[in-house]
Amino acid sequence: MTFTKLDILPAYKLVSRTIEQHILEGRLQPGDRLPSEPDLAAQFGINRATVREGIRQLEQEGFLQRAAGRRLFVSLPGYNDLAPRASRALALQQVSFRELWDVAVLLEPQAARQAAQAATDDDIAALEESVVTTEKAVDNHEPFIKLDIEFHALVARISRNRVLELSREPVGLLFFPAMESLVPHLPQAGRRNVIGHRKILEAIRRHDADEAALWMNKQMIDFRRGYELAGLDMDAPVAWTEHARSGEAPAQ
Amino acid sequence: MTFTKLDILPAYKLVSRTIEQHILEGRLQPGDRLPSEPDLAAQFGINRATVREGIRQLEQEGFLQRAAGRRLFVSLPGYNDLAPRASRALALQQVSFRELWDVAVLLEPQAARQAAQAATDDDIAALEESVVTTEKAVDNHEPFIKLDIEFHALVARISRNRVLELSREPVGLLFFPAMESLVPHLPQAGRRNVIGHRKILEAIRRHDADEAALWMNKQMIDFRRGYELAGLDMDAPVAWTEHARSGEAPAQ
DNA sequence: TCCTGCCCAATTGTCCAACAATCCAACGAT
DNA sequence: ATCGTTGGATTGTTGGACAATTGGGCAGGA
Repeated sequence: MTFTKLDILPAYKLVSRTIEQHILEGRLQPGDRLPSEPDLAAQFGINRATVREGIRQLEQEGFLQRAAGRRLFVSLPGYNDLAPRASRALALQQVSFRELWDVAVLLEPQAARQAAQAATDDDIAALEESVVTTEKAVDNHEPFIKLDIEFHALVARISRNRVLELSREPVGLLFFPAMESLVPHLPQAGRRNVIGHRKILEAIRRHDADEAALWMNKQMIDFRRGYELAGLDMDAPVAWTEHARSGEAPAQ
Repeated sequence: MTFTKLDILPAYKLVSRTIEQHILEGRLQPGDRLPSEPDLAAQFGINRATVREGIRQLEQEGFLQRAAGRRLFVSLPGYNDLAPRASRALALQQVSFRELWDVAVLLEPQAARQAAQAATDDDIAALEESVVTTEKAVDNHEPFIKLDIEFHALVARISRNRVLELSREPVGLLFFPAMESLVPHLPQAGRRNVIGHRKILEAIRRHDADEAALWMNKQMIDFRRGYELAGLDMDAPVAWTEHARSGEAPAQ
């Protein structure tokens, strides 16, 4: 007969797992404040340093938030803090632009399609503002990659499909910065980009789902074409840029 | 005039950030062993307890691995440890089956398509084994959801598109367990499921990309139809199951 | 009334010096 | 060759201490 590998867990991992359980099962609601560290240590019957090590894991995962001098409080981990990590993991795996494009060309048009169906007046106003800002930036020859990322993230949010939003964000954080490297080669890139944004915006404004998806698809193909025209290797690993780090999680 | 909020970082966060930088910039390669905790504390000029708190964050993120009594060593964070977290975040946001389906129906057929193009003989053998195992389980009225998840994950891996693989995994971890709730309503579900698997396998074996995508698409539509036939509400939040926790990260 | 400065209690951040538990490799005994 | 044992290296955990930060209360002055 055989024995299954039994996992001995350090105390600090038990701490994080226990608290996590409480949160997942609803005994600890978001916004609740935890006992102080000395209290926790007393309740668990372990040392305060051990408690602190356990708390670090939950803190990073977004289950707990803290500020120096104030009590810990519970919060739900948003996908906001997950996307940058996923992007970084992909970059470390040295994924190619082709791999990114194959997925982006699926997700982005679908986001546009659902956005056209679900958009409210407020949504359209926000999109309008984004496009106008980007137009100005392009006119002034300012960097617009970050604005491009925001536009696509905005469309995804408007789609009201949080799975889609989560799925495309790591891709977007790597995909659009990859375009940055070809702007020097193609001076018209910014112009073409913003024209595409406006086409998509107008389609969404008319709630024309097919048209929105179509234009988003065109934009993706345009991106790919630009990449090839610039003579870049689509099978080369994409670079990790600092754009991806920017996404900070609102406290919610 | 105004001042921007300046962020004072605790020492333990500086520790994790510093080591992370070293890894990202390649000064620390995967497999390298870190200095011992006392050494690190001495080099940073801080206390060992503080070092340990910083290490916890990297440890959880997958940058560092450790075992009691042995030195820390560097490893790249695989997306393996990211997917369960993403799934849990989605579940906590109470996403609906419809949202999941809308994304799955995009990604899964594309995974099948690329798998058909890229599959090697070994890949096909692995798929064959998976299908056979599932067939036996269904014949014996054993649970097959976990096998189903594995099949789809396997197809995605064979696609050789790591972006696709990462994108679909959180969806899969929530989507397929959601089917579990309808098995009692639809006794034929397992049978239909495994027949679909075999169709997909045969298409991949022939490297027929269109056919593989087509059958995968059919399977998705079949899933959705089953969900509706069972009288379940597609807009109700999907439940969090323990299947998602199962994915453990191999040391790579 | 409102602002200011001050003190105080609570809480987290960091430090120090140990000891226990675990792992590994080497050595030796049967 | 297999099995105890030993010792060194490293992590896991402990206790107690102090500094830094926060928030609130409270008195004094404009």
